[in-house]
Amino acid sequence: MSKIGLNPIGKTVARGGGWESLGRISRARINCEHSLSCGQTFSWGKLRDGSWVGVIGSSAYRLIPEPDGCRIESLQGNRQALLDYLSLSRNWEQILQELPSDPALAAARSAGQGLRILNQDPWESLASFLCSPVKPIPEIRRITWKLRAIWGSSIAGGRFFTFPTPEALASAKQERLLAIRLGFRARFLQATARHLVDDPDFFPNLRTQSTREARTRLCELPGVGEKIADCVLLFGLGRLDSFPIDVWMERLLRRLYFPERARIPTRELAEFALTHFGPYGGYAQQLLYFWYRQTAGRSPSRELELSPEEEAELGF
DNA sequence: AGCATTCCTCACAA
DNA sequence: ATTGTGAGGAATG
Repeated sequence: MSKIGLNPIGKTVARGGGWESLGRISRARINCEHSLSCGQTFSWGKLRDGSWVGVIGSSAYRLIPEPDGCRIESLQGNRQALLDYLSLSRNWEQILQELPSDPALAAARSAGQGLRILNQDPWESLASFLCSPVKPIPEIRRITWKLRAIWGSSIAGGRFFTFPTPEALASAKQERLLAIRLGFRARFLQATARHLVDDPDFFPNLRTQSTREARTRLCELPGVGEKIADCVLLFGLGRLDSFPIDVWMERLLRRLYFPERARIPTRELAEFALTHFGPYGGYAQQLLYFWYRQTAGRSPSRELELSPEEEAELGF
């Protein structure tokens, strides 16, 4: 890329809106495609050229696949923040060794090589998953990006936006939330945002609590049940011992782990998952979810492709 | 035995 | 592709 000048903090900027190069990441450390399309985040979109764009905090990043890894570019970002987000310092090999070996998980492990659980912001995870009930992934992605564009703030004066604060969503006009097709989710999202405005220590307090305790607190929020609570624990609070069960995971567990017992109650499935997969069960859940959707004919990464109009709007 | 309470499951709406 | 609610039935004390 060619340099055209210096931005206010003295870094070189590139043609095409100020994207700055931040080096590269090797394939051995993470498979970005797997990690961004396994259902844990809605903050990333795939461009036609195969690269991924997304926002972390108040910076935008672009990950451009190369044969043995990917190249990083950013708008107002820094390399370390991205590496922290990608959770590269966790010992994933060790975690894999702690997981049980059963045929389904073995298949999932080989399909999901390099998949990593990201370190996402808990509020962003919570708000995003409150948008998710009975919506397909592409639509959840579009809705959360609209939340950003309407109630977030612009990054570098461009078309990428921070995730809106609880305050911003708490004071949003219900009518505008409904206009982005949130439906019944609007009321829960806003009510939960208001809880967090009233209790700013909510997430800091959860960090010191046990997973079970934190789960109970999360389930007290309007619109948050066990599934969403588990997603926030796993994706936003790094609790690898939580195991979210949605309709896909329920089908998978029934078909692959209890093929002979059609009438096993959902509650027993959840208990089984916790004990069978153990303290890193959440990682097993992501591997299984990613693999099962693939084998069920979904293409997780294709579901996150941006439309040509969206790409144009972002300047690509 | 009858009764109150709790727990679970299912169906349905948003 | 989730939660909240209420009806109805089984288990508990």
